[in-house]
Amino acid sequence: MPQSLKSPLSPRKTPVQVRSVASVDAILEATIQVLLSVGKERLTTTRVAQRAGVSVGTLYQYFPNKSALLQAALKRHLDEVHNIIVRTCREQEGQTLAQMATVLITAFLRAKMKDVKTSVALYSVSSDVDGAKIVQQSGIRSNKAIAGMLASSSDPLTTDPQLAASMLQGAMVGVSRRLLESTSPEKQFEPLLQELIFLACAYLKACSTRLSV
Amino acid sequence: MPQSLKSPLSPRKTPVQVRSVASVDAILEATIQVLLSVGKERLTTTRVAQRAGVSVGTLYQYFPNKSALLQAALKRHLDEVHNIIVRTCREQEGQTLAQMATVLITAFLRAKMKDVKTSVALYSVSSDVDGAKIVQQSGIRSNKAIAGMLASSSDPLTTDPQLAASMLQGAMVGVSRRLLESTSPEKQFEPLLQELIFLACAYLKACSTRLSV
DNA sequence: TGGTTAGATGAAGAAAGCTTCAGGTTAGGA
DNA sequence: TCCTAACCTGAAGCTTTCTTCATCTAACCA
Repeated sequence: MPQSLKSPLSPRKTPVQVRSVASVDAILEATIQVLLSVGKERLTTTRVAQRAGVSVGTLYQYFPNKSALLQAALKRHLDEVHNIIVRTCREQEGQTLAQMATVLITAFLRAKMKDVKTSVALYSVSSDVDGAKIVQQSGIRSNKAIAGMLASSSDPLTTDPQLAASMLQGAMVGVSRRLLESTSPEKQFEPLLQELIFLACAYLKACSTRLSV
Repeated sequence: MPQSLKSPLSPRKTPVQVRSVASVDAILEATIQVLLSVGKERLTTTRVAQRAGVSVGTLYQYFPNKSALLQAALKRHLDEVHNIIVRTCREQEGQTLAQMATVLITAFLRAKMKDVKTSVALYSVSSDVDGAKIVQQSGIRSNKAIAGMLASSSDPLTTDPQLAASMLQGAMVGVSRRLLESTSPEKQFEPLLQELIFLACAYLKACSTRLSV
């Protein structure tokens, strides 16, 4: 009974040895690299494997197909950004709304700017059917974190925290996308950052004085 | 000299007769339809032609390749939205900032909601290399229109109109994307619309009182 | 009505990429 | 040291889709 424990339809392995973990990581990195250099249209599994320094076969040992590969790369990036948001939100609990907005927006835009090209490259993945779902779920999780932070503020907030969080997210994501896709993100960064903070503060202030006097 | 005037490398025709105009239109419509039903990944030129009720050959008579077809469909949609923005901006010249924000945002979100699925379907096209450029250019044109409107306001605006316009656009696009990709856009529409207007008004008001007292 | 151009057709060539699998290599435990 | 399982390899099958072009039809004009 040699191949006893193998289930008939589980062709994809989970890395257990060190080298295989390294392979998976290299493949994911290479995916971004290829996305950057030739774009999603001309990204092929062979090319990714080449760039990763492994063979196609190895790639297919860990990713069932091309789509799953792209999704994994996207998920990885979004998780990083999400973690930054969560960490930032935790640190700001109990603060003023203005303080929250300033720190959150700064952290978010910085994270996106850290590797502009990666973010931009992944936009093409995020627009596919499955990619959109991943983005959406990540957005929902972040929304909860932001709403939780807002609710903990020392200022009174007369608006539904989730709604307010949606507004902040919408503005952040919208402006950051404008920034990333502009011709010179570096030059536009500071003014847009400052103005976005200004916008958020104005909004949150209005939120906290909406019904109270 | 039968084929005298034909330049050697101009295989694509421009519609001159009525039926061909109809064909081009049907093809463009069909492109959206196919995008909707099977997604960009499985969109094929043959499928589009079928849906349009013409043959593939006809399609290739007006679009040099698949990419150009998708771009044309995207451009068409963005132009519609842009025209709405421009028209709205013209109509609001000289008004108060709050009035401008209310009308502009309402018009924009309504336009996007008019056919939610089309907008969403085109996101996948807008993320391709060439699609991004088209989106960017459309955004720049809209930015000018909005900035012009803001500059004409009866209220004082102590902020660079283009910067303020970028903020509004960022927030509008960001929130609308959240809306369109949410699980039930119809239900979220009203609250998000109202809150977005509230945000914009708060921001613009702050802009007009920033340096003056 | 006849000639000329615009428009339409769709089978088939050609290219390209995804994915598999049979066989070789490496690592780690007994 | 030896054996087994994990891991890696990459040529090639298979499918899919883009795009062309030789041919046919419809519209317009003299």
